[in-house]
Amino acid sequence: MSSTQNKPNKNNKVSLAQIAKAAGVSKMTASRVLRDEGGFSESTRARVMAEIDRLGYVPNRLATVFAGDQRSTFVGVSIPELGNEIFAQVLEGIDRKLGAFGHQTVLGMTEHALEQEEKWLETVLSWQPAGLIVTGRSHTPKSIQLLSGAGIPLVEIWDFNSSPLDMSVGLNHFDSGYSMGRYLTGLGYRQFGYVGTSHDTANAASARLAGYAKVIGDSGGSLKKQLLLKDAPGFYTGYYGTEQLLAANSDVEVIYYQNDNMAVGGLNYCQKRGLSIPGDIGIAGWGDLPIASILPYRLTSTAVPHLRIGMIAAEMVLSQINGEARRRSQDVGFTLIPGSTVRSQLE
Amino acid sequence: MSSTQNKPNKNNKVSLAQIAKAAGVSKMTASRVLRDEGGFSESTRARVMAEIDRLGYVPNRLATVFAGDQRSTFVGVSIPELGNEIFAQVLEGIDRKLGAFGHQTVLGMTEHALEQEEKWLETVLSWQPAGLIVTGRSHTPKSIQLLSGAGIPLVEIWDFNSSPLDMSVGLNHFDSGYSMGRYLTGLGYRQFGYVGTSHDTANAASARLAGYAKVIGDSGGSLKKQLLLKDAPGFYTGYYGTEQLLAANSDVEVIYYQNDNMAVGGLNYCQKRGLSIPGDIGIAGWGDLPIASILPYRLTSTAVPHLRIGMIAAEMVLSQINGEARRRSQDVGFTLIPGSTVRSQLE
DNA sequence: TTGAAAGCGATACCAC
DNA sequence: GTGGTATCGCTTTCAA
Repeated sequence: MSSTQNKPNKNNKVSLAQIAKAAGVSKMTASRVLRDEGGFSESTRARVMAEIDRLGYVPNRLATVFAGDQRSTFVGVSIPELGNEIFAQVLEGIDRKLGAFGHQTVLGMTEHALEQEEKWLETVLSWQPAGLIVTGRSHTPKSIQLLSGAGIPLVEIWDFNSSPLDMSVGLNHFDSGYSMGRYLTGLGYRQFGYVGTSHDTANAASARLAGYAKVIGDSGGSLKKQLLLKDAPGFYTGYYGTEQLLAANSDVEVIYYQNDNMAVGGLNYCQKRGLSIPGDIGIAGWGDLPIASILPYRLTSTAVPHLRIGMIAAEMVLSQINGEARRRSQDVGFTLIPGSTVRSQLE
Repeated sequence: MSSTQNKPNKNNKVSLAQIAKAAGVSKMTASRVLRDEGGFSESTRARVMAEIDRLGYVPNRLATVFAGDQRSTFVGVSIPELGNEIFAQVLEGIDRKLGAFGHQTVLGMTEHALEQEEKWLETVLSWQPAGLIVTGRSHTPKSIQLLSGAGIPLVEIWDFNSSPLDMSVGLNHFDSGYSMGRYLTGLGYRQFGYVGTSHDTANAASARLAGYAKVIGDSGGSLKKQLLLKDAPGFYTGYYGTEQLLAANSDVEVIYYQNDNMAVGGLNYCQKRGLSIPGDIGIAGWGDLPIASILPYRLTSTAVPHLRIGMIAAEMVLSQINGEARRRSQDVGFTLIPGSTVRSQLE
């Protein structure tokens, strides 16, 4: 039984060959019609299209990619977690842009574990993706090897990286923590606290903490306590983290949080305790998250273009796929928001 | 040039044939070692593995699937939006479970548009996914045709559906809106408001609104205003939606929101305006979202197991793939949370 | 405008 | 234990 057969394949799925047979043309002609490649008559086209409709043909893109030795239209995207709305937004930015250009996001949740990233990478690469977007700049040696050898567009996001493996878009988290620390020391604060969550690996949040700690040390202040909770960085974690921190360090004057949601949790804890803000204690968050827009006061924070990071990353991958010139690395920066949850002037 | 060649392919990627050649065995033997299938000596195994490592071989799963005429390990997952943390959590539940069993999530954001779902479906099906999880129970005719003909496990989530196309897990949103409405009418409320967001299509939120409206009508109350904003259902939308609603309907006694985040936005607007809660106005949300855990009072709401819906959906797909018995449809239910942002007794 | 044949990278099947 | 050969569904290439 040779080329132009009409028996169904093992999956009982309609194949191009069956379409061709039914339309009375060769596989090649049917293939040309399908790709609208030209080189066929209108009547042929009509016949083939009719059969496609009638038989409910769904092309097997696996075979297409395979035959052409091309890449798929997949783009692998790894992010640490979805529960964290910051990353959900970054992902939304990526998928919106990718989807608009006919690409599909293959998701990889690493849960902040480099080994999980490595495992995911191996799998996703075996599907011949057209590009890769990964969160963070640190990877296992094996991951780096895979990433470098893949020969496809790669963007490392979130942490800005001036010498990326391929491309990068993000911001300097150390600087962002440093700038908040400097702002707060400038207001006369001396006794500092930090509440965040801990993960196995060096990550962006710990870079912010490092910058914060650095400027505090340099200016003669004291970072009384850095609390790293083993929990998701959300409202409630901020709430009970603040409770813990204040229970043991009642002299802390201001607390910096891993993000705004945790800060709002802390804020509410303080209010419940009857502490005045910023009179008794200062509160600073990070990320300028949606919740900040409805508080009765402006939360001291750092604004970051989450969605934009995702969109830019997707654009970088897409333009690289299309062989256009691209920017290797882009720093989207950050904006410190003074707010009213810390002192407004030097005391 | 026959079977055991060693020239690199067009993508400059290492193939099994090259590994085999380098190790001095046939492709088949190399393939067996790779799959740890048995039927080779330890020394052969060692030689092949060494070459795999040395050459940095990454298998081409496209070819594997193709050759075996199997399905891929992809599972297509469509959700309306990621910015909405409810769906982000559902997706997290799905991907965690799927990832643990060696499957990959191929994302599809439909932005609440049925046509976008249809377009995505066509694409994702061409990649021979092992299963499909889609949000919602309404689809275009073409989508239904594709879904029915796909011959792979399919779960419709979010809206519980007693006669799904294949399988379903979710809850009855109409009932959930009805139960809240009944609770509120039972407390003596008569003038009702609703604040949500609008989307083109019939969706779960509008089913809740319908249930709410139904019970209000039946009990002789009045749904003064149902405000459907063209915006994402977040904190700020709830805030300004409440402002709009109250400006035109000052006699409304209680407002039901599309979700807790919007309710908290409304709550903050009321507080800013100096309205007492629940004295001057009652507030009810939906979803029991994280923010509710840190408020100084319990938000009246409806608790729903978001993450669990995702996990169950993934489990349904997985067990179906593995040919195990499965449940066709599962109603995860909901729990009304009385809270303290509405009257506590009949007035 | 059309078609026949070769081949993409792996696996199934059968022979040795 | 090991290897040859056919094959998956499609595109590339070349010829008509």
